[in-house]
Amino acid sequence: MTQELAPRLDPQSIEPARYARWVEGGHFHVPASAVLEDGREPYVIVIPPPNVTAALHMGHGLNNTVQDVLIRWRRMQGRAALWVPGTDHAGIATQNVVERQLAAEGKHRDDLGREKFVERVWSFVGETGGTILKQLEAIGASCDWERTRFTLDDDLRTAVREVFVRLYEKGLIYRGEYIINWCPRCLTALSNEEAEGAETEGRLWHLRYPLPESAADAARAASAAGAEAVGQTEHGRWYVTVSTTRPETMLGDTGVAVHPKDERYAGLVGVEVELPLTGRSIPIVADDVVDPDFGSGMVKVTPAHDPNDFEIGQRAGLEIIDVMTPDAHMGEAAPEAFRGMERFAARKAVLKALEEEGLLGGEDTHTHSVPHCYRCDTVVEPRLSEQWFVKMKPLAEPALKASHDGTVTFMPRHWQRVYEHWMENIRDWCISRQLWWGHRIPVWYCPAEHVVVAREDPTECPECGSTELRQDPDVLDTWFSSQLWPFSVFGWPKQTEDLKAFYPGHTMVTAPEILFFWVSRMIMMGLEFQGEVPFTQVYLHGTVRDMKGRKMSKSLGNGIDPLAVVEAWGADAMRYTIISQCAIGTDINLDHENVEAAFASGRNFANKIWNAGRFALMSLGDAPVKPVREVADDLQLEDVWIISKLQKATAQATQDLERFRLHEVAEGLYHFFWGDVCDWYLELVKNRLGPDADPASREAARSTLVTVLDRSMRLLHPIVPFVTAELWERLPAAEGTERAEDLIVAAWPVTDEAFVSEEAEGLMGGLQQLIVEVRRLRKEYGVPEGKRIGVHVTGGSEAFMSVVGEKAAAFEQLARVDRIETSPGSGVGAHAVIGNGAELFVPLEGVIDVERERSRLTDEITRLGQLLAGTKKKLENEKFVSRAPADVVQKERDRTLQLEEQGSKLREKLAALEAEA
RNA sequence: GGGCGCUUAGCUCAGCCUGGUUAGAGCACCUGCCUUACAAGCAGGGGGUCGCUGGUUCGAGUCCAGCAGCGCCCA
Repeated sequence: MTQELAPRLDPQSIEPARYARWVEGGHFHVPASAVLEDGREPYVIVIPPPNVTAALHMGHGLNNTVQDVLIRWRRMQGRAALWVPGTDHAGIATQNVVERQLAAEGKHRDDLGREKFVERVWSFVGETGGTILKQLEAIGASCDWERTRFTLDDDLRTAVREVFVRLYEKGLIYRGEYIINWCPRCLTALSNEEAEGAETEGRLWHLRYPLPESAADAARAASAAGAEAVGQTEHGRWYVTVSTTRPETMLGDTGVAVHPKDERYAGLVGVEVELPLTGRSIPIVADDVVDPDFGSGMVKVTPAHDPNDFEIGQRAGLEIIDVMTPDAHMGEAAPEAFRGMERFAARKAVLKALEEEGLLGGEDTHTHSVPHCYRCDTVVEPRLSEQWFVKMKPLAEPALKASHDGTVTFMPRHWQRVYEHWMENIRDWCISRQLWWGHRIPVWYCPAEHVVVAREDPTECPECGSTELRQDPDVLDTWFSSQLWPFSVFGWPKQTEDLKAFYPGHTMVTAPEILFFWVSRMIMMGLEFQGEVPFTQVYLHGTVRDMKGRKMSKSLGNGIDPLAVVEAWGADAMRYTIISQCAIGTDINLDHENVEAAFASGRNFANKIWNAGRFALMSLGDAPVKPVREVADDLQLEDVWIISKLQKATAQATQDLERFRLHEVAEGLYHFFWGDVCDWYLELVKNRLGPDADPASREAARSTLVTVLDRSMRLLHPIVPFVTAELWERLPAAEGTERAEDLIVAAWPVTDEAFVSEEAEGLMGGLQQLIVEVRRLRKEYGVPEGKRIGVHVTGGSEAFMSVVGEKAAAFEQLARVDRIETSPGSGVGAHAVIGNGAELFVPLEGVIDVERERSRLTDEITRLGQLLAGTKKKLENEKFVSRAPADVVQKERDRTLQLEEQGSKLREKLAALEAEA
């Protein structure tokens, strides 16, 4: 006898043990030989590597559950399904964490020096790093843990160097002095993607730069020509007005620019204006990028502090004056009065000084996007700096083509355009970071400033032979290494067996905000170095938010800890809840204030599965179970019906998985299992499983039940792996069927059209309607739950009437009826007519309220009448009949007949009722 | 400024790609049940002029255009 199961699912008692068994069984591991020798078709996902210091949050929960669902499904389909896990060294984030630790000890990284500091980071990573990977186990992630990689592993270092050197040799990596995004707190350059714009209600200040006396005539003429920027002080001094959101940068202005075709200012080009507060004079220059229609059409030019200005400066040959220090204080090049001031203090001071000189022309409110460091949220300072860059355009071209020609597809599809837009407007990528934690740039300089770029650390300068080499102090952007992930995890640049077997991969599952950070770059790198895209499907899921639609975050305190959810209700509950909300392109909202309610649907469903299994195990007994084909002749309507429904559920789930419609997979299986299997099938077969049942019928029911549960567990397994595996293992297998070692490697069900029976579905549907109708009438007239009543069913088709007769026992139990008669009843009672025309009469003498019955029937007749009017209107429309497809017209005709029959029968009932009254 | 998306039940969202069932789900709500798998359950119920206006079509929640409101991305 099967060991007794608890009436309530206790996830903690099954999940960790089951997970351990999967690992021990080697079910997550896929060797290259599975593909290269056994010839299995691979299915590969590389994890978007989380930060090594990260702790699992709901976003990871979603991301990894999705990946696990896909991997488990493909594994069951027999693919060599490989999911490669690992972490990213997260340069800035990790360095920040360790720096904060040091600060708490009153130390700075400079106190330790580079070597000691890096050692300290390694030891920190060694202690706490990779926690997130352990946490993934709790949610059931079936990663190949034998392949765990870290972006700073030796092999991956080799890959990074190889890529750097090759790109450099190809002229795609260069060093240069340009305006970059600088984080004054992290003290490093950032890429454009790492400087996140935040819409800010700021100010636009108007600054006045006096013109020399000699330009007075030109100024007057310009003013007369409508030059808005030109004005005159109360002392009669002419000036030009420029506008800025960052007044402190004016100290570094080296020019003022207008559009060359802007005739208003034509006479002023070449004139030197006085730059207030500095004692310097700067020229007015003409440049195409100036928008004559924006503001006054005249702009200040600060080449050292603004990318556009830098370019204007380059073209016009303007001087470059950097007035700030790396930590965004005013520096040596700033006038003494401001030197040492923090940038925002300097802003105030500059405005005050200008005001005092009568050179502040007012201010407007101005909403604009202010870039912030994506790691520490400090306002980013555009700053002139010498850095290493990747020339992106040549790399983007094939990546763009791969999207155009459909080699790579995006889900949801609209992200394709976002990707293409980014590729089309790609800008060079600043890859050097002024950090200590990361991949050191493989570039050395000798005293003669010869540049050595090498795969192996060089010992002497190949040009001059100097042995006094110093390596570039900077490290590479973390994303420079993560972009290689889809092939570096397989040992590239060595042409390994793994690489042969598992590259290219198939699906990248990530969040849209990561699209540029790595999806795009992975595609570029894959094409550049392997000649093939790293994956062909990019599935972008939504963001996990709270009920107010806010992104979950530590600072808002609105996060939900996935591990707490797992602890309380199990990984299955968490997974189902998330997946059932994972509709394409939509965010997932979870109530952090009522976590139990947020995950109730998953918890309830997992428990439902558990109990259905529990019931089956208790009812099936230990006797051998025959395969369905051996009991084919004894199958009853509900058996044929549920097997038919199973075929459809299988087809639907498979199709939905193929299309990443995960929420539909979850919803579809939920309804099949809870609705069809539990609410109807199990209830219908209860009688047949008992000791008093007819043996042939019992065997048919047992076979069907085992088959249906077996397939259901398989279908549900990718979403709720634990409870399904636990039950499946205990479930008896039909005699002579081969059984996999564990559900995780059991075959994914395949639809067999031969088992689809529209006839059974139709008859069963009628029976269901009849039962629901009886229940409804009972409630309507307040018949107590315990009271058995008699019913009369008449007027159905011959086939249906015989089903009613055969299924009397089940009918009686489900509708709490003690007699079913197929002759018309008489007396006072309630009437109904179901869709297939069968009539139901429930004698309710003494209970029935005639008035109520009359109005109930009238309402129903009205409702049917409205529907009938709709179908008739269509059929009377000649154009509908002639132009709509024949099957649609036929369907409408059938429906009309059905509604007419239903309606007329009900009208008869009503008439009879009124005659009696 | 450019681009994209959203608006369907009290709440959160499916359904739209590919036009044709009586527009669905979860949660919440109301009523009755501890019916021997499950009260994390069972049974029944209420609740929607599918943002607005127009167009295409035999037919529009679904396709197109405009408008309004909300949100996101890029400059």
